[in-house]
This record gives sequence, structure tokens and C-alpha cells, in this order.
Amino acid sequence: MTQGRRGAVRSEAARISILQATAAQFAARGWDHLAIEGIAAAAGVSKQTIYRWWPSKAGLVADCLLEGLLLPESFVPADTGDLRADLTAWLTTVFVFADEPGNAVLFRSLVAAAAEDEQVGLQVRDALGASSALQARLETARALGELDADAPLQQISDALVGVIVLHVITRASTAPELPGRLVHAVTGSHRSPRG
Amino acid sequence: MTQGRRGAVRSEAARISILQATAAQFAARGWDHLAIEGIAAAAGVSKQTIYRWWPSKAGLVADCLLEGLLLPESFVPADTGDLRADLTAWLTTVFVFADEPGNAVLFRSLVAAAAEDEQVGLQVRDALGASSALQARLETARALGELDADAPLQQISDALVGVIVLHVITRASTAPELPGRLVHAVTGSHRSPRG
Amino acid sequence: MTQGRRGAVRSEAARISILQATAAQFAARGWDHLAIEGIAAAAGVSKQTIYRWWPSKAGLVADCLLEGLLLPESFVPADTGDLRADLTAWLTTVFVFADEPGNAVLFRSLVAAAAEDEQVGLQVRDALGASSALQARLETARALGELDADAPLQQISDALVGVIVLHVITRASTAPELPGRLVHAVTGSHRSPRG
Amino acid sequence: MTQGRRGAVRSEAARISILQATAAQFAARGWDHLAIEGIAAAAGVSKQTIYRWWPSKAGLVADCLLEGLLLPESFVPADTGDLRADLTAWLTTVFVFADEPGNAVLFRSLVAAAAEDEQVGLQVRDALGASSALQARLETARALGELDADAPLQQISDALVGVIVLHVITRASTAPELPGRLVHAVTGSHRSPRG
DNA sequence: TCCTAAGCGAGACGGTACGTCCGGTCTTTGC
DNA sequence: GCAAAGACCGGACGTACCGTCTCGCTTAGGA
Repeated sequence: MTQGRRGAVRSEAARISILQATAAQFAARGWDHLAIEGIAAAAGVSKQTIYRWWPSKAGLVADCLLEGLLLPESFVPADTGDLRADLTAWLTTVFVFADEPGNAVLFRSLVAAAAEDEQVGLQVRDALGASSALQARLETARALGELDADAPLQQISDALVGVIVLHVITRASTAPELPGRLVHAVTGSHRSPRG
Repeated sequence: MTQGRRGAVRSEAARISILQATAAQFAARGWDHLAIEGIAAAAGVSKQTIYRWWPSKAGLVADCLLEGLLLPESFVPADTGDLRADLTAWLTTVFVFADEPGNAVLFRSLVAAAAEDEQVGLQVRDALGASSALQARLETARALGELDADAPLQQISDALVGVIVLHVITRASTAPELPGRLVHAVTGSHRSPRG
Repeated sequence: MTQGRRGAVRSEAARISILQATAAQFAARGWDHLAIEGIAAAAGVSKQTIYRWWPSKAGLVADCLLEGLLLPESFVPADTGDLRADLTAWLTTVFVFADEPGNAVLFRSLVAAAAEDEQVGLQVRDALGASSALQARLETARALGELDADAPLQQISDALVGVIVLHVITRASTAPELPGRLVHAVTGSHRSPRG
Repeated sequence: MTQGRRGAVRSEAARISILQATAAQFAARGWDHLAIEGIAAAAGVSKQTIYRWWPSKAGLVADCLLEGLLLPESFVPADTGDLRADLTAWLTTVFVFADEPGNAVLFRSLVAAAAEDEQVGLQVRDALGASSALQARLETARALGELDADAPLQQISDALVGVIVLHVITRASTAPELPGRLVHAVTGSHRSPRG
């Protein structure tokens, strides 16, 4: 009944090995010194096996992001009932992680990769929480009246994620009070404190 | 009187030709297909002349930015007395420029270059107005009471520039109302309308 | 009684299809651009089916020669009673065939294949008539007294075939009188005309 | 006054090193396992330096032949006044050399290379003496009356060289009397012994 | 009638080499 | 002493085949 595809089946071991090697090399050498040959060698795989399944090194990186091999936790803001505190904590976490010397190269490389490939761009945006988790947190806050009913949630989350990206690009040093000020700037007083 | 250095002096013609060729190739082929050999050929210059004066292709791009060869006008927000309107107009200008098909590659490449090189990163940030012009406009607004006295100006401008960068990365399509909503998100109600 | 082998039997259709594809590809692309994958594709056969039955591409070519798929007629000298005339005619035929633009590649490739593989080497030699037909014609001539009783028949035929091979290798152009002169050189006056 | 070409000059060391490596690899691995990458590695040279100066591996081999790196002595027949003896000695020398186990691969590879490339073909023919030295010896013999005035010298030498090539191809074993019989066959009685 | 061995197509896999591009360095010549 | 021309070593690109190896199916004797 099944239409019966013939021929050997794709090697899952090879797939995993390739993605892990990609993640390792990407973190170690950065986006534009990332070499398919290097990945193949590190993965113990022939180049052709990579080219058979991925169109480019961008595709490899996008898949690594999908599998969570590059950004291990996917930065989910907590929900303690206090939106600003939660966002500040979340932003602090991201900044601390991104400023970790080992991760700085990784983050910059992610931005570079995102700039050169649409897939990676979207993946990075999601991985930084822009779409799902962060959005959800904002919606909760709006439902609870912490934000105005017409607050531009999408734009708020874009601003937050954008700030992270800009931070990565400019290699700005992070003062401890920065996340709080950023959250303050971005959430403004969409819910008037006096309201 | 002159302290007497002998030998030929640096050729200004070569310098200009190189930077112009860099700008042209950068816009045409993007950051990571930008080749020093290609620049040298297009500039009618030997590779050595490039390596003698610049340490890397990032340095070339940084110099192009400095000379305004890549972002011809440096996006300066107007000052009509209405901060939100001015910022919205400014943001619209930037988005329109960035979404121009010919400029999209350029912008993405700038982000990629910025991510890989600190010099370029800072240069890009300034070129997008984050430091000087945008900052000045915000200060004016604060002085006029459009913003609270303790409004986090630096963070507001970072959020705006960050949003631009994120927009470039994710290749998001721009709805006409988007700049307004972003400005709304970022300027929030730092000065309460009811205050 | 039968020693009992079970399982499907070798597909004659596949065998033929493979040899025909080999012959076609060999004539079209030459010996060292001859690809097993190409043969398999052209024959509508899997690579494994080829490797199951032949050890190498040389084996394939040798089999093609055996089946007469490469040198359709096996150049046989006529016997009109005049040895020199017969050999000249035969040599002319071979030269004309070999100089045919479509066949030149084929001949050169045959020599290349012969040089790299013993089986093919012997097969080619036979196909050019060195052993059987040519030899037989010389023996007839000797029996009739056209050649001395102690004429070195084997060496005469080797010289003739060798000249063909050299001609193929050097891509020499063929003057019409060349075959006659060669026959003259090689048969010399083993039977003295004055004798 | 000199027309003045600028830029670094071709490295003679590299040229020599490449040709020597080619000769070594060719003798060791044969024509169709001869790899440009292998030559480059053995010569301590980048691939580009090879491709800059030679169009193909055939060109490399042809140059090796020109420089005498493959066939060290260029097989010149002696002149003792006895043509047949000289040719027999010469042919014996060639056969002995070609049957040397180390040289057999070399000779076969030369034939293969010659079959695939015209330059190499002509070079091989010359190196085997067909054109100059052998021809000269035959002319001397004709002048002395050892050969008829109208003896087809070119064809005689072609037959001799052709026999060598055929010998190489068919991997025939060489009986000691073979060269004599071949010379007998080829020189026949162009000068009638009774004349 | 099953069982089992073999043939066969498809095709994934680790490799080797291809010929090209470009990086960064060095050398030669001319101004 | 700068600049052009350009050769050089090295590393990676993406492609083509190699020969081996599963897969899932078909074919054809023995049990």
C-alpha cells in the first residue's frame, strides 16, 4: 500500500554528527570562517553527504538553531505577575549569556549569519523569543491590565529583541541597570501608573 | 622644516579609487562575497596597495562608512516640535530606504559586516543616527517636556535603531502603520499625556 | 543432480544493456572519461549490477570487444593470391576506418585502454587481426612461395599491427600511398623477386 | 628600451620541482592515477602554480618527455657499419629497458598518455627515436647501399617503433631472438643480398 | 506452499580529485 | 619609497565518480 521508496535510508547518525559539528565549529570559528570542509572533517562525514541534504552553510546553521544546538535554553521570560521585573530579568539573562566571552563570538556570528540568510534570520528572531514566549508573556500582561489594551505588543517585543541585536553588534558593555532602563523605555507607560 | 620623509607619497587617487570600488562591490555583491582582489581589479590598483593601507576588508568598509560612500545621507530626524511625528517620519524614511531592493542587500551586508568587525559595528550605529542626531532630537524633546526628565534617552534611541537592525535581519515586510506603532511602543508615555 | 543454486538468475537484458551502454559511452567520451556511473545511468541499471559482474571498467571494455560491439567487423585481409595487394587493401581499410572522425576517438581510447589493462591489450591485438586472420593470410602466402620459408610471420604481422597503433597514437595523416609503402617495408623481399 | 614586464618572474625552482614530481608520480602510479593534487603535494607547490603554467596533466607529461625526465637516454642506434646488427642491438636495448619491471608501468603509461593527448603522442614517438636518430641511421645505411635507394625509410622506422608500442601494449614476453627477427622482418631485403 | 537465496533498482555513504577562487605575502620593475 | 603587475603557497569551494553498503522488491529453485 505504501508507495515503497527504495534505496538506503538517510543516516540519522550522520545528520546528528553534522549538526553537532556545525554548532561546534560555528561557535569556535565564527560565521565566515565556518567551512563546510571543516564541518565534514569534524563530523567524520564526506562533503557530499552534507551537500546532499543542505543547500548551503546557512541551511546548516538554521537547522542547528531549530534543534537548539546553538542557543541551548530558548530564553523564556518568567511570569511572576510583574511584567517589568520579568522582562528585566529576562533581558539580564540574555545579556549575561551574550556577554559571556565564549558566547560573544557565537552571538555576533548568529547576527552575521542572519544578515546573510533569511532562514537563519527568522530562526534567530524566534530563538530570541520574539515570537512565541515573549509575545505570550506580553499578552498575559495585557490581559491582566499591566499594558493598555491597544499596546503594540509585536512592536514592543521587536524593540526588545532589536536592542539585543544592536547590543551584540556594537559590543556595548552592559551596565547592571541597563536592562531595567531598556524595559522602562520600551514598555513606557502603556498602562498609565496613575490610571 | 618638514621632518623630511623621503620617497613617494601616498597616492590620494588610489585611495579614493579603492574606497569607491569597495563601496560599489559591497553594494553589488554583499559582505561575504566582497573580495579584495575584486576591489583591486575594479579600482585599477594592485592588491599590495590595499594591504599596505588597510588591515582587512572590514577596515575598507569602515572607511567607506566614514566617507559617507555607503549611506549617502545620514538619516537625521527633523524637528517640527512634535517628537512622535518626527520620529515616525524618520523611521519611515529609513525603512523605505532599506526596503528599496537595491539597498536591501547593502543593509544586510552592513549588519553582517558590523557583526564581524567592531569598527564597522560602531560606524553603522552612528550612521543610523543612534548617537548624535537622534540623541539630540530626543534631548530637545525632553527639554520641551515631551519626555519625562528621567526618560532613558540612550535606551530609547537604542531601541529604535535596534528595531531597524532587526527589521533588516528578518526581512520583515513593512506595513505603513508600523513606524508609528514602533514609535508609540518606544516612546510609550514617558510623558504622561494626562500629566 | 544439479548442484542447486537458488535465487533469481542473472538478467541477460541487463548484461546486454550494460555492454551496449559501455560501447556507446566509450566511443563518445573516450577511455578516461568513461564513468561507471554514466554507464549505469545510460543502461538503466544500478551500479551494483555492474560491480557484481565486472571487476573494473577495463573488464567491461574487454567484454565489449569480445562481443564485437566496438570494432564491428574484425578486419580480415582478403586472399586474391597477391599478398602485397591484399595487405595493402587491408591496411587501407583499417586506416580509413580509424581516420573516420567518429572512430578516431574510439581507436585512441582503445589503445589507452589496452595500455592500462592486459585483457584489453590482448583483445585489441586480436581484434586488429594480428593473431588469427592476418597470420593465416601470411601463412597462405608462404605456402604459395610468396614469402620465404623462413620468413618471420609473427613479426611481420606484429609490425603491421604496430604501425596501425603508432598511427593512431601520433594522429598522423594518411597519404594514399602510405599503406603500400608500409607493406613494402614490412614484407620487404622475403621472397626475392629475382629468386 | 626593454619593453619592461613588471611583476615577479616565474620560479624556475617551482618549475623543476613540478616536473620532477610529475615524472616520479607518473612512473610510480601510472597515467590515470596521476593526480595534479598529488604532484602539487610532492613538489611542495600550490595547485594554482601548476594550472598557471600547464593546461592539463598531459602537458606536464609532455614537458617531462621534453626534458628527458622520463626516458633518460633517448635510445640512439649505434653505427658500426652493419645496419641490421645496429638495429637489433638498439631494439634489444629498448626491449630490455621496457621489460624492466620498474619501467613496464612507465611505458604502458606513456602509451596511454600518448593515446589521450596529441602532444604526448608526438613526444613519445620522437623519444623512441622514430624521427631523428633512427631516421638518420637508416639514411646512412641507404647511402652506403645497405638499403635500396627507394627503401621507404620513414615506414621502416614507423614499423620498428610501432612494434615497440605493440609490445608494450600486449605485454608480450621477449624472446632473445625476437629483435633480430623483427629487424629481419622490417628491413627485409630492401637491399637484395644477391644484388 | 512456503522458505530462502540471489538478482536487481535505487540511492546513501566515506572518499579522492577535479578545476576555480581568493587570501595574504613576496618580488620585480618603473616612476 | 610608493605603486603596478603578478607569481607564489595555502585553503576552501562545489562537483563528479569511485567502490561499498543498505534498502525493498522480484524471481525461482528446494523443503
